[in-house]
Amino acid sequence: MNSKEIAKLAGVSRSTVSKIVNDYANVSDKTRKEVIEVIKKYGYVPHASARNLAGKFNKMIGVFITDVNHDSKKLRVIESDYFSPFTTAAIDYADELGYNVLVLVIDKNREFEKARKLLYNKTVSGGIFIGAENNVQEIFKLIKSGCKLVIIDQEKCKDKTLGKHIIVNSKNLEGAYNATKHLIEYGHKNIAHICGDMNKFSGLKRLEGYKKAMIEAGLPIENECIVEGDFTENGGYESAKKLLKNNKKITAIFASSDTMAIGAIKAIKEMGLVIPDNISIVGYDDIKIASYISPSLTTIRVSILNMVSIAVKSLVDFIEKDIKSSKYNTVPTELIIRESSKKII
Amino acid sequence: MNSKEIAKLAGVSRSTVSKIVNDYANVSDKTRKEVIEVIKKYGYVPHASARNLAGKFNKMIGVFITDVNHDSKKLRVIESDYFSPFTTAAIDYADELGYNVLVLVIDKNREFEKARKLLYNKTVSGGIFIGAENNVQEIFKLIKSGCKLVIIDQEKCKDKTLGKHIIVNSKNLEGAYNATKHLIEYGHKNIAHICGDMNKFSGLKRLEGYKKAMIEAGLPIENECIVEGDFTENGGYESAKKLLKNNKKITAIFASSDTMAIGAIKAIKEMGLVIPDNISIVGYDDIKIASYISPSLTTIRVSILNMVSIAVKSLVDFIEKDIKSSKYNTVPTELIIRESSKKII
DNA sequence: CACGCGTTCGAACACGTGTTCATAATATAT
DNA sequence: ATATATTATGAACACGTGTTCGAACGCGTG
Repeated sequence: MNSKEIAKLAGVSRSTVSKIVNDYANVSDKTRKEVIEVIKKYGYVPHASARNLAGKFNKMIGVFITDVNHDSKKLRVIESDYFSPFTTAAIDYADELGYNVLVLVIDKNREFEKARKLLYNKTVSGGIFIGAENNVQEIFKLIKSGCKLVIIDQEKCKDKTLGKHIIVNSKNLEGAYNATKHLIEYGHKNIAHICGDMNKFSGLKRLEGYKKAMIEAGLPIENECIVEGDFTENGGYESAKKLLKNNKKITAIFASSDTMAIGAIKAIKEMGLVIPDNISIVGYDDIKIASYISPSLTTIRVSILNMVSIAVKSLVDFIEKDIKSSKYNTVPTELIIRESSKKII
Repeated sequence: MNSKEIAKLAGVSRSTVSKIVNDYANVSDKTRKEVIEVIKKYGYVPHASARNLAGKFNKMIGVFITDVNHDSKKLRVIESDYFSPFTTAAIDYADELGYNVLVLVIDKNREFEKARKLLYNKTVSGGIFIGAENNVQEIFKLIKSGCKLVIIDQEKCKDKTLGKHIIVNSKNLEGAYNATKHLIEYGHKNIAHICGDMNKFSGLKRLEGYKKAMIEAGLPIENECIVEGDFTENGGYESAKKLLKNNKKITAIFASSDTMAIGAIKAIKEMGLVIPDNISIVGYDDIKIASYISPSLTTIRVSILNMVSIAVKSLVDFIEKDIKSSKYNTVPTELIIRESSKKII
């Protein structure tokens, strides 16, 4: 069933059908009604590709998730805590604006190349990259070649020759600062930090936030109190073991992600210590499990809804109306106090 | 950049470019190499819509999730436990076969109509429906009109006039039977059941499994021991309260989903009872939180990986090679024993 | 040289739509 | 009755590709 057949069946011309489908003027109410009747009767829907080809851009955006720790033979587990709400929210907001979402996971086995293809072959009219620290250079190339992109959690680019793009960040430094400050206000002095990947923007900024709070409070920043846990549960586990084995004075840990905090909790329990009586712990992200785990986790909530809403809306603006220049947005964080942190008496 | 320009730049004809892009014979190695060089240099990627329009079907499938309990203003929380691994796995498997995935969430606000459009306008070449009990009739219409679809957790259709389609189920009855039997083997006699939506296939089958195990063990099936909890956390919470208020003898509960079990656990704790000392509880699904919650939840694991793998592979077969007749698959379940169930002494 | 074969060309059509435009038919106002 | 505005037509072109086919080209072989 195509517009030609509909035109024939309705006894009008193809251009009239087109006008009706695309809501144009210069069609009498009578004709409009009659044609719509036929369209409904035969369940006619304009062919998406033909439409796209004929000039109308695709109402489809890509959500590109980089998942470095993913082994394609097993189902993602911890990683999906971030992925899931983000993607779900993106689908929701995109839908509100009449857009569809194509989700692509990029990992070691699935190369970045696929994202490029989807953008170049116009399957999607734009895309949102999340967790793409390792592909920044590739993304910049895409931007330079005119792709309409949003990057989540990425440092502002100083290169003025880079084309128009959109960046959405959460206030990583501020969040980490508040997490550490919370522990300081609870009377802790020996506060360790399990940090994330140092080649990731968020990992770096959160470390900075930790340091800032420590310095402000006049507390020493000791190298042996900072361990890198690469944002995985196992990384958190190993880091906590290392920290507590070497340093008996530690009374609190700030982990750069809830996932690592959960690993750390496991390690701490195994070592016979009690949370929060012996050790307080604060995470980051407020993933779902944070409130279900025992003890429930004090953490920094990143408003994914907020970030995604901004990301999708700006992207659609970019696609439909273009933007004058690059945009840089930040969204605030919030300290969520639960059972895993406790005042030192 | 299109094939015409590439042809010009490489000094060949457009048909030669096409042959190379589509891996056809009758092209000398020399020409092939030279043209590929130019293609790479200019980053040419054939326009997806043009290609699709010219006959080649789209390598894109839709994953349609029905989420009845979703309020579009808030982020899905509990619901995404099922959604997330399913979608992630679908993306993985589809990717392995060279397919992209378009995810659509259907709820009260987002009508089924959108799925129909995506199928009819050929945005996707086929689709997988999950949790679509309320839209079965609509789905059947799609199948009758020639759409290539997979339905997850849906009763086999007896209507022979229905077109070719694929159904993938987990063994709901068997799983529920094993869950109940597990409690019986642990010495429980007063076993209550919090069941899911009765208009959902899985809800019905799991209730049947519960009944079968009870009957087999010679235990009475009492109406006041069966409460409907509509698959939500709150439903589980309310159901448990109702059950335990009315019936003091109950020592075990089998909930038709982990989500409801989690709600029930909350209710039980609030009533001052201890799990598993006073009450044993078994869930269904083995969602991620089941192993993190305290006490960790005994449950029936549904191998989503397995189901999705079958769903995606059969769908791609259906799209590319067609199938002779409808297919009906079932995948086994597995009892995962954790802390929430205990032997009666 | 003649022949055959693999290679390449170039033109043409198809896919289904959007868009434009001169023209024609019809309705409305003067 | 005439002028004007509205509505509809049908043809034409564009979008970028796949596909097909007769013709031509270049090469080596007999």
